[in-house]
Amino acid sequence: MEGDPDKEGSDGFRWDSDEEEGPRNIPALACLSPIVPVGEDGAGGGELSDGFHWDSEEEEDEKAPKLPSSSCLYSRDGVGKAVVDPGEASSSAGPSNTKMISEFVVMGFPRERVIKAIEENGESNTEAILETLLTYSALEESPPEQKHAVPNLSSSESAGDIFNEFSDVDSDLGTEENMDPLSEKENTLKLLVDMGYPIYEASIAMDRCGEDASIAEITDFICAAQMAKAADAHLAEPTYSPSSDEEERKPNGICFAPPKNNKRRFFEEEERRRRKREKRFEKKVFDEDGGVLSLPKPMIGFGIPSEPRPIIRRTLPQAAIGPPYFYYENVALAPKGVWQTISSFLYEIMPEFVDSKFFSAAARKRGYVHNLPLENRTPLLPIPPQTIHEALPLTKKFWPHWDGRTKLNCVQTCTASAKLTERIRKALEDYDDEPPLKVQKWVIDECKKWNLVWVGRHKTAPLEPDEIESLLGFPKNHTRGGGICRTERLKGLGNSFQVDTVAYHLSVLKDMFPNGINVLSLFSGIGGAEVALYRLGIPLKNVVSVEISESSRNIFRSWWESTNQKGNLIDINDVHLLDANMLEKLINSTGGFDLIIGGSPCNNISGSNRVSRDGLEGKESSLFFDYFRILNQVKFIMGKS
DNA sequence: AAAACTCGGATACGCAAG
DNA sequence: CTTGCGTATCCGAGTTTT
Repeated sequence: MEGDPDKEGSDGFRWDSDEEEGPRNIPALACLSPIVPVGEDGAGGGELSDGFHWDSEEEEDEKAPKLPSSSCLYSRDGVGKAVVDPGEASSSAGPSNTKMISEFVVMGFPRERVIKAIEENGESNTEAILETLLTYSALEESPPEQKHAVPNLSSSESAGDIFNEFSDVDSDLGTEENMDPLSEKENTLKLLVDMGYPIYEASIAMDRCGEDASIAEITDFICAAQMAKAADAHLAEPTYSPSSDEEERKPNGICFAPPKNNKRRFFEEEERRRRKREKRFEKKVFDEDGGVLSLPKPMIGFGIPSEPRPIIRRTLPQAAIGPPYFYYENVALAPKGVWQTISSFLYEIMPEFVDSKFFSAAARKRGYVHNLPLENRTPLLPIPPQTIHEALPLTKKFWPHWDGRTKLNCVQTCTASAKLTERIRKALEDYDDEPPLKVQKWVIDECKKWNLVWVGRHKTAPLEPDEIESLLGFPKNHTRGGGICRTERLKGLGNSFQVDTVAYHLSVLKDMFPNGINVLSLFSGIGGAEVALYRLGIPLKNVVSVEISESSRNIFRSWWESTNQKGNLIDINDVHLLDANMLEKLINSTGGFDLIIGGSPCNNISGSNRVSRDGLEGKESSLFFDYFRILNQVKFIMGKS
């Protein structure tokens, strides 16, 4: 079972390299600087890796005046001079962009710091601003100011895993001018960071080496860990056995289970194919260019029902391990760097990218970051129709042979105009069944673009809401009636989970929670997560659901009532209401959450958006940081008790 | 307020050629 | 292995009409 030491691969999917950055779990509920991707295995470092290098830099080129590279804490060559000056620089002349300030303030950062960070980084470099703010919190242990009460971190000695790494750090809530002098540990940490070590690695190393370890011991430890990681990087061999040093592995280590077949030839064949596949995946998921994301092909995540069994195993970082379980979703084809940022905020867990075309008759490419086990998944039954013709039998009769689609494209919130289907009809009416190739091509292009189906001779149509309901795995009429107009139905559906896909991932919870679970559901929409759990037969005890759309809340609640749920549904209309205070009350009254699930708004991330595809900092999509915040707050509060 | 309509970009992939 | 070009995809936004 022992793999070749030099090939042993726990992290087939590393996307960062030997200079990973990515501290996490900082008491302030804020964490860390996102990973700085650099060259692979030290070899590809080259010119690309000089200096700070992630996507924000490219943005600067276009949108912002050039900023000095020192604006970034973790520069590669400049080796992490903390540019943050924790002193009291008076900042009366704040940036003009008050909107930006308030956005950061809403995220929980103190106003003064926001202003300072903006001054340091320039208004347009939001990534760097965020990083600076997080670094303030990391290095100064002053948690972002909460609008309401926040758990008292000074008692974090007893906190759960999430804060253990910094557990001896006192924090003085909200009083910036009243900062305690740095403790010895903090000083050491700061020193290591100044020396250029990633804060995350430094803090882990300090924990491992013990209280009174010397700097030399700690740096030795970090070097050893980095070498181990470099060795891992050579992996490409699927053989991996969990071993005693498992903890030392890259936290996001994911590996392939060893093949069981003993026949040499088959084994070798399998091996070759696997290596190839793995290499491709490894190389491409996040490349050194600052998060260019390339998705696994086929996009089957860590396994789909039609495969005999998942071929992937992974080890999660300690801090990511539940309770609670968490599950975060968003569109797979996000702009550069987005998934990398998401992942770096969520314990560097590799997103599971899945196209729901493997679960239904319609595509839906999504990434899921979660800490659920991967073994023993079971699909929702009955297996839904897998082709357009099975899903929409009435279309078969009119489907021209030259339209070769068997799967629909992604269901979106917008739908084709009647004008378009009219143009299509007219274009086809001039011919019999065999229009010229040019016309065929145009029609098919439009059909694909707008997900049209054939409902009559020469007649195409967009999907009806009830058809979308079943494609997405919802019960018929889930979104119908009760005062919900068609537009709202389509919008709610377009923004939803594909239930079968999510249920497949969540199915592992069934045996763990035979008596039901408590769910914190963020950005619930029309209740895809709950429908999935319900259809899996997992009783819902308490569901706290946050959803801003009134229509969606109504849809969800009427489903809840019509399915005679035994548990309690608490719905909240704004995620910002869910502060530490409220969470603590909810946790006390429910006994804690078993699952925190949600997909934050994608509209600033989705490829369909031509107007405001601003990435994670977009107006709506930045709510991801609330998912992150709430996850950490819940972990903290639950860890306390 | 809901429906209808117009607008049209970032990203990645496959392929051929250097 | 890299570069350039054509192609396919996409949980949308903004404005006008009903």
